[in-house]
Amino acid sequence: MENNMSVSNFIWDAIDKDLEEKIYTEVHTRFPPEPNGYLHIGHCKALYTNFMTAAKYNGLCNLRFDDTNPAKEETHFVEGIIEDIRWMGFDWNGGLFYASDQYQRFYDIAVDFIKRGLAYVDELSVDEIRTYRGTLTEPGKNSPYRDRPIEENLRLFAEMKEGKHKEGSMILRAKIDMASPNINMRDPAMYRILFKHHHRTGDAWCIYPMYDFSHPINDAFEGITHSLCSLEYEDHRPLYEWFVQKAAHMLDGAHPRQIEFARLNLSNTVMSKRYLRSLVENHLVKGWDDPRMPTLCGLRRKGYTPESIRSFISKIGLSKADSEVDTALLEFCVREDLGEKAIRASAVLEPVLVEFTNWPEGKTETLSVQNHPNYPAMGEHTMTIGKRIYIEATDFMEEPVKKFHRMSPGKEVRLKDAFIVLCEGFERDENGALKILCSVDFDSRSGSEGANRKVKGTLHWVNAHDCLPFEARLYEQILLPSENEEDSKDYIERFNHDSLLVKSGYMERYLGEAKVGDTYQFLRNGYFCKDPDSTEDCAVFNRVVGLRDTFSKQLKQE
RNA sequence: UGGGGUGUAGCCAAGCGGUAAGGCACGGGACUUUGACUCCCGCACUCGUAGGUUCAAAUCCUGCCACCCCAGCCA
Repeated sequence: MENNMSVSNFIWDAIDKDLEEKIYTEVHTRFPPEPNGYLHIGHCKALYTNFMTAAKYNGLCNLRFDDTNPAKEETHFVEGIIEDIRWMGFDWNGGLFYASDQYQRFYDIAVDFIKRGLAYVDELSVDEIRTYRGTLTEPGKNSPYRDRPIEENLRLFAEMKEGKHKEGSMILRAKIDMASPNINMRDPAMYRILFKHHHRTGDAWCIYPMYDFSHPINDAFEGITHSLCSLEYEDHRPLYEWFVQKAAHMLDGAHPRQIEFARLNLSNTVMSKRYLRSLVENHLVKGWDDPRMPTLCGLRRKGYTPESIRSFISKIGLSKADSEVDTALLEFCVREDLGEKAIRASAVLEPVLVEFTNWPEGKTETLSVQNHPNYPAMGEHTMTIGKRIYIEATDFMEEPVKKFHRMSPGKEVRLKDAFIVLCEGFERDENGALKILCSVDFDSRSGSEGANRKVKGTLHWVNAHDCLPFEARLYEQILLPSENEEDSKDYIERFNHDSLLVKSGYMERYLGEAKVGDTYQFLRNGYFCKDPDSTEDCAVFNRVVGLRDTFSKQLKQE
């Protein structure tokens, strides 16, 4: 697997130093998703960072489900996440873990904390706790329950576990410092009561550990050396270290280190689960795997390759600066990958009929076309051509604009892999349907001696006599640029209702062999991936990404 | 106004006291039976800003400014 993440980054520098100073003798990381939703492209940065860091140091990386909140987690999310990570090509060589497998050990440590006066059961209400916590600028004050006797704490905590107390009636808190300028240190919650069915432990527990307590302890249990996470946990690091240090005697010498990096933001892309969910629930998209979604299942369905996503993550680098990466880079990466791999084929999205005036009715010729212009080893396939073909409506102009070297009356163009044709005119039937008339220069047939004659334009086409109908789904950005700062977060308002464009076209017969998930380059149109919505009668293709198009860019400028 | 972070080109990002890598985007050109691909060329006299130290500063020091995160019994 490639490992060309920017040659240097601050995390690897830090690890190099740790290794040099013998603070660690090996590197062990972990990817810890909460199974409460689908993975999206933003998660890939954390995925890549943790897995590739382990790989760089010949270390291990664990996959750990951080399932400590039964209210939000579901089994099908763990299945989906596993599928996505496998698809991305990452291997949890350190093993598969669940925080929920450690509930008893977390509990034992909590009891030990109580015994040592490091934790207490608080009966303040949620509102009272908020008040007692103080504010960003004012210190908090101690709970009246803070100094209750150890025996009482032990008894109450045991009762919490036994289900003798209501949800919200009491929590277990770490006893740290209510006056700390870091709010996370103001006696954070360690355990809360939750009478919820857990997707793995069922009803065995009714108290569940909080992230701040379980995460560092879990890292230690798994022998994680470097716990790589995103920037918002920076403030939690002192707490992370506090738990590791205070529980040291029960952690077998493990002393994981947390290092934070900036998460991925993509221009015009919503990454938050809440808004992704709102798009699904408001039926603005067809589901979590709608090709417009930034979820991995959405990108996969659209036709993105795991290689292109990995290449993208490797190119964006790793730092602590808040950033927003241009989606143009992601598109570049998928073009780069598919450009190498995709078989070229012909499909016309907006068909217009062309009839050859000097072609005998009923005559058919068979042509051989390369699957890839740069790689002859990828083979060839055949196309047929008859008296009538379809070309792209946008490839014809009655009155051409300047620099237009496609088809227009009186001009010659090459039909790719076939002949040069001269446009002699066009006619419209009573319904206004266009028919273009061309004469064929039979001496210019591809592969023959006359094939070297140069004309300015080359068009793709399909044989009207044997082509197959198909549906093309073209996608645009799901979010419109925000009009102003205030509205920028109103993702429903910013939803691009023209983000899906459906066209009915014709594709060459060869494409009838395509299987769901296969991706081709439709000549001059872009990369297209066959969608599961396809039927026997009509294939459906998603456009992964268009080709670079300097001509239409030019037109827009003028 | 408390604490924790971050500022290098339109967007990312290297740089770690010796005179601004690389990628994307953009512009120009060559090639072309995909206006694709590929290939050339161009694109920061300056690193948020103002001072200071030094023969030498994006790198060290000081002040200021801007932006992000934190007051869940979410992760």
